[in-house]
Amino acid sequence: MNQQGQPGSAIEETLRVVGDRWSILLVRAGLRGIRRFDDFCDDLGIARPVLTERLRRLVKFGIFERVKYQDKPVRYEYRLTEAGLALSPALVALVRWSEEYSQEVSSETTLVHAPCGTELEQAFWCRSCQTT
Amino acid sequence: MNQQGQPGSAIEETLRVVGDRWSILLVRAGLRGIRRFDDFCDDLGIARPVLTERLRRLVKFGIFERVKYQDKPVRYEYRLTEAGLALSPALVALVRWSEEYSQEVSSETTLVHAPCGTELEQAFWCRSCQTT
DNA sequence: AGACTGAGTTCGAAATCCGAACTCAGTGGT
DNA sequence: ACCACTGAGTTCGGATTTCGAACTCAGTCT
Repeated sequence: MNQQGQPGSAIEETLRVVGDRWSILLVRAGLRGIRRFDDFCDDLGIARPVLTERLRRLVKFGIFERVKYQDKPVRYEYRLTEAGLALSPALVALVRWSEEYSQEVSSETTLVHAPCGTELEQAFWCRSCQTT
Repeated sequence: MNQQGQPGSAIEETLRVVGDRWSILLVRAGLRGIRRFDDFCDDLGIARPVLTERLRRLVKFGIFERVKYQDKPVRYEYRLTEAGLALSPALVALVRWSEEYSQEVSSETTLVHAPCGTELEQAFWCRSCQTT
């Protein structure tokens, strides 16, 4: 127990939520459209018990929400909340950094729209209105 | 060791360097002017053996540099490199986020499409094709 | 000499993480 | 009815990481 220093100075506060090896990767997966337990699992190679615990925590802190998407066998999926989406500037900053300073790698990671080749951006999409 | 998924997509790359509970806090301490071993220790409340290991790693990845600042008894301190300083935009983004969203558990976080009231879902949107 | 500094290292105990196998409800095929 | 399969977890024992506290080592100060 060591929070003697200051009273959770903003970043400490944030990192207490999102500062472990997986949470940011989970948010990123969420931004890429991943929502289901097994998909997070496969995509990140995270151990199942850890994924369970991590998602629960992120839900508790309002970054993901657990949504029932089917009734027959009850099934839930995890969606980013507004707060979760709001982490993307930080992710972008990290990507920028790695592109500029991280030795090695850099493999093209931009998403591209297959039919036309344009770089994809993210937006909200309302299915019922068919608009953003 | 599990990096089966993809070949270190930018963020994974970055998080492999900076994605643990302490590294970002160390960078922040560095930005606040802290340079000496014991000061990092006191400021963050990090355990000494972990601090040793973490600083060594951050030096290896070019984020800090270990600089001799005295000869009599040889003493070293740790300074942020250019690459280390370049992480500050990411830190700022995290601070912004925590200022806006961090306070305690969420409450209502579902996004709704104002015009029609339907819950919004996330999708990729290609501006040039006007499709998902 | 004896106390003190600063940057570490060594130690065993405690918390986390891991992969693999298991559960549980419901579905679909034969 | 029987069996395989899905998806979201849980349970296990073992491996890894983290912890705090105490120790080291070179050199300085009084």
